[in-house]
Amino acid sequence: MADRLKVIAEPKRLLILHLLMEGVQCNCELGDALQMPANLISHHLAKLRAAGLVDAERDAVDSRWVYYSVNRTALVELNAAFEAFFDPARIKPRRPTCGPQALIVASDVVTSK
Amino acid sequence: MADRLKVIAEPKRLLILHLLMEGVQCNCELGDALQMPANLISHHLAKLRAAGLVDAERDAVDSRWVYYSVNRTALVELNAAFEAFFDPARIKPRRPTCGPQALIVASDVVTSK
DNA sequence: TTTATAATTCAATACATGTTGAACTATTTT
DNA sequence: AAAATAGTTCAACATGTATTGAATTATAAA
Repeated sequence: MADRLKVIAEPKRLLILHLLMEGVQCNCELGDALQMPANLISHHLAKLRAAGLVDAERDAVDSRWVYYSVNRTALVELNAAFEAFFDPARIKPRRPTCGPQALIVASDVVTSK
Repeated sequence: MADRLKVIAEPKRLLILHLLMEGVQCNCELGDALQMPANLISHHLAKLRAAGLVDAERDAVDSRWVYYSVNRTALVELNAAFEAFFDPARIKPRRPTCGPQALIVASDVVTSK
């Protein structure tokens, strides 16, 4: 979970992901939009690909060009995992096991209040 | 968005958040559970508090003790923001503006296909 | 009043990683 | 065959931040 979050917790990568969702695709276009050198885009795209969030596909006519796209399945899975972990309903009430509160609770048990 | 994600993208902080959701509360208890020194726990808790995800409250009887808890409102808001940004429905179809594909699309427009 | 406790703050270090520039690969064009 | 293009890979550097240990604060107990 932390690994996946780290990948998307980087500002530039978030922007790249955003642009990919908007339909932007190739390295050069991302570079123009984000004012970043191509090699840096490559670096971030590699991380996004390693995380399975982004797919790459070469052009059928001119294979020098690579088109990137967001992996919809991975995004769905990410959403599910995030929602499961950060679900507010998971918050349990206080369970004092140390400090003065723990003693009070313990005495309640003893006196059967 | 990236700032908030960075805070929760740290493994130890994720664990702390998890334990807080389970009802664990004070620094010492977290330290025992995670095998970490108290000052490090403090450091991570400070980041979580700065992000508004965690609240702190001193014991009424013995104010040396501090009880931490997850801010439910912040968690709800975080969930909403995450879902909005990473919503798979946001993924738009390809919009080729460079590369051979762009030329093909352009010629389609010209020939009114 | 002295000692112990819970927690924080501070300075220094270690480590991870984003950034930079150059070299490199593969393909297409001239 | 040579030059150009899209993209990647590599090594060095810069930066942020988690970690460590010691010092500090504030309160409670002896």
